[in-house]
Amino acid sequence: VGKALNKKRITIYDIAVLAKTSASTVGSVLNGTWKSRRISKAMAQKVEKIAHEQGYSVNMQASALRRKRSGIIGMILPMYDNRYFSSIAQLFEQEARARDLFPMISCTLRDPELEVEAVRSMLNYRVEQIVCTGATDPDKITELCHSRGVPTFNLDLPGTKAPSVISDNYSGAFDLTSELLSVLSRKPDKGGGDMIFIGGRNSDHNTKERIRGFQDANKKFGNQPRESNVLAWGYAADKAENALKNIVDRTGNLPSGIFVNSTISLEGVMNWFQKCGIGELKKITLGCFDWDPFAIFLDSRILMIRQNVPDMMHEIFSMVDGKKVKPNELIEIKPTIIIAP
Amino acid sequence: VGKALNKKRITIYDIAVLAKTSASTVGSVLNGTWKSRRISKAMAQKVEKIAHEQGYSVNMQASALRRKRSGIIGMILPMYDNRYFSSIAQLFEQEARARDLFPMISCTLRDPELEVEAVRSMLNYRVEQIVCTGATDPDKITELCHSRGVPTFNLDLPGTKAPSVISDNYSGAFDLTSELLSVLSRKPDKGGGDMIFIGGRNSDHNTKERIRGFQDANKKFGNQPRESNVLAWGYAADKAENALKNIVDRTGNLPSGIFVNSTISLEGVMNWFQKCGIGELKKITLGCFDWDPFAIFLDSRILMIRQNVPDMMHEIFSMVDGKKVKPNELIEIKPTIIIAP
DNA sequence: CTGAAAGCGCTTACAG
DNA sequence: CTGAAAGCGCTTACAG
Repeated sequence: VGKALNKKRITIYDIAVLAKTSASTVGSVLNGTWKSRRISKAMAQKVEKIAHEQGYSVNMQASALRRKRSGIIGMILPMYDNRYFSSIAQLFEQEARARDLFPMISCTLRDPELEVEAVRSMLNYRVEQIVCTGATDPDKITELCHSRGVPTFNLDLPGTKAPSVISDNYSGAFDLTSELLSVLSRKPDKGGGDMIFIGGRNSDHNTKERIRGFQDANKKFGNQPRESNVLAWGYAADKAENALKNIVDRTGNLPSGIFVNSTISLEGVMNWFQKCGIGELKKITLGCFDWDPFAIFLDSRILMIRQNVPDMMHEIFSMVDGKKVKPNELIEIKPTIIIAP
Repeated sequence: VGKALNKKRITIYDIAVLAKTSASTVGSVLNGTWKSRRISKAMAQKVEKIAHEQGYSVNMQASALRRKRSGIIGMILPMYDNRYFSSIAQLFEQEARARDLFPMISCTLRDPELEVEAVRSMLNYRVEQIVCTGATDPDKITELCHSRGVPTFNLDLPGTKAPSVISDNYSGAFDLTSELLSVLSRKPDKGGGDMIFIGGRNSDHNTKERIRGFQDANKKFGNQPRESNVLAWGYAADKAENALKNIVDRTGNLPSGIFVNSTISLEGVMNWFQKCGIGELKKITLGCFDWDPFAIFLDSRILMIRQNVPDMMHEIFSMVDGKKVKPNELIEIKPTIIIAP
């Protein structure tokens, strides 16, 4: 199939011959600069008509090479498969298209090498800007891009060498924890152990800030913040499941509540309950830092934090559009708390 | 930020000067054809070293223009935000990269105009092939691409003018319905009304096939297949919710079971139960044609069909690799049924 | 083993 | 109002 179809493509020269004019004129009609060149409307229409009949499609590599502008904006993203990242991808495309920029997304699976590889490919295609979402080492990417003259913006995880837009993780976590503790305080039977924190990595900025919010809210409610109640053993479902299993084994007690740091960790927590009696779920108070439509219907009343992706993307694109900011600007967007009906 | 950073980029000419050799030699070293040109290893190493020091990055638009090969493979996709489509996107990228093709994905929101627009852009960037996933009118896209010499492959929704890879919707629906009816037959209290089908569109191939499987399984179990039990009022959550509300109002009865056609429709069904008493959910038998990890934990035992994306993508790429097939080949991949523990 | 030169398909300053 | 020509940064057939 492939080879057979690769017939010769129509160029501006072919059209020039058919229209009995020059390639310059055709090029200028087809790229919209014909008015400023004072080309006659009659000629413009003639050229447009022939181009349409011949199925002309501009060759962007030639155009971009000449113009020194690719018209492409790049983004790297850890994954597509949860509501947070997939809406980032969708809104990125929408905003890019609204500006006549072609969006180029690469999914990099939180693999540092793949992140660099994807960025290198994008640089080869001469993307004009790059948005680095949830990059493991944003500054490394920024340095690479800056050395090639390409501006970058960080999203979700902040860096120090390019402007960053992230959720206000501290206040989101503080609010979520406060709400969980307040629900708990109204329960007739307070249940077993302490409120615990599960999921994420101590090494990443977001997890650190969320833990700080979690601990501060505990203090506000008069609870001793204990390090042993924080189990940031990784985002992956099995890491979260292990963490929960471990604390139940160790304390011999179900926690009274759980702050789950991401939907992917929530899967792990749910797996544990599935194995050890889904009925137990009713006894605890559950919160998740991230939103998933099905989580609402879980057996327990669950509180969720929904990150404000539209506002975050809006900030990113105001910088893409040229808004002046400090090179290490950090913009934090408040997420909203979702309380099941 | 943007403009300031756009400094001059290093070209093979700059490197030629530094290495005291010609641009041809540099080009050939850097694109890996130097051995067949019998360039000395010493020269190759010298050039590589300087290129690395100078932060050289090949300009793919120049390279592609000259070679008449962009190295890009395109895909359009209705959306990212469910497990089925997001895993299609991830696997597409993986398979493309494994072949040194750069994956370019556009999310087209089931909007026919956006689908054509996205494909046109990709054609301008001279993608070598296009995978059309879930396109509303695959044949229209195929015609457009073929007229420009670009082969296409349909995924998820089939067309008649290009090879298609889809799930075996009929047998998946037949199996899911049979399993639902068999679960139902073992229930002490069979509950209210008939088993119903909710979600999707009568106009699309997949929905039609699934309805056929649903009806045939009903026949096998001795149930009269009734048109009024099929409510393909659209995929959107609110359409599904309305459909359910309507049938309950009309019959004055909860259906004994529901075949939900996609996770997005499942959201609508769950919304109805949320409003009208989530406890009711226990009374019915639920199946979903699509898989979502959280659906497992819903209050009802749910059966799910998980489409086999890895095998589907594998078939697509064997054609990308040049496997000969009929121009209207239809490859159906059996999905698997997932029965909650 | 290496280089000069043509050409991919555009855009745009220049000339008229 | 329009055209000839240069040039974007590569690749590759040709010549030596």
